[in-house]
Amino acid sequence: MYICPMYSSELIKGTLKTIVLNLLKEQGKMYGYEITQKVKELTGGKIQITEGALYPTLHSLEKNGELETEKEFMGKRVRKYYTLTEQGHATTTQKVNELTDFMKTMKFLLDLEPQKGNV
Amino acid sequence: MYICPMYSSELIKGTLKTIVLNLLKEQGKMYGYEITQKVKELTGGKIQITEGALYPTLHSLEKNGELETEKEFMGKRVRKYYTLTEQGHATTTQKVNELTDFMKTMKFLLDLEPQKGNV
DNA sequence: ACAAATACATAAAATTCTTAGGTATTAATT
DNA sequence: AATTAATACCTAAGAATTTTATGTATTTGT
Repeated sequence: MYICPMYSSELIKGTLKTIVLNLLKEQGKMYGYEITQKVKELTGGKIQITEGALYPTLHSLEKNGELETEKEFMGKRVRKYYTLTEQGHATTTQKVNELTDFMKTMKFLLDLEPQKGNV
Repeated sequence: MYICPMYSSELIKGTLKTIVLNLLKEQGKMYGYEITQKVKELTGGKIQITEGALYPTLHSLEKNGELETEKEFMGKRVRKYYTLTEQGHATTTQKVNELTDFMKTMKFLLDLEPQKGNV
């Protein structure tokens, strides 16, 4: 059984949007920092989203109409909560389906001939 | 059942090296154009590796000692065959294991149940 | 003869992420 | 009480990788 401390960054590329969208669909409403912590927690630290990657992605998704925001103040500290728009829900479904399909294809590609000492 | 004609390009990002390395491990020896056709064939056209992406990747893998080449002439046309080095074999095993693990983690992330009754 | 497929290659532009900062508030530790 | 760590937002330069757009040349199919 292969154990990986953290995935090489290139693997995360291309799945960040899908991860964020799906998480928002599951949790309903989240703020940026919460997303990084939740993903880290759910994956046992194997996927750690950096803020430098997350915030531009969130802004891009909002600009594109997939997300909308509302600010909440906890004392003096502000939190910017993100929720899926109707369009965002549709996009999420599509992207999750696509990724699921892609992973099936990849599994097929990788399983063509079994690796030695690996299951 | 979701049917996808071709995956959005962002999904391929980060898996290209692994796909190429694993294919070379299975097939033993291949040339660039053959790789693009084989992947297209095996995935029913869902993954189409462009030559602009493939050749720089092959050159990079060779430069890094994962692959070695030999030229073969079919008449006047040249084919550049790539094979895994010993190091390339090790890298392939590691990368395939990592990707397999990553997909397991992604499947877990995507299969989490929504908090509210939205589907 | 011409078009399509085979087979290599590179380079500008676009995209996306990493790295490296910056600001400020709140909680925990010394 | 002072310092550090954690929370919470943000941006920008640079790196890495891919797309798009070419280019050259040979071989096959019509």
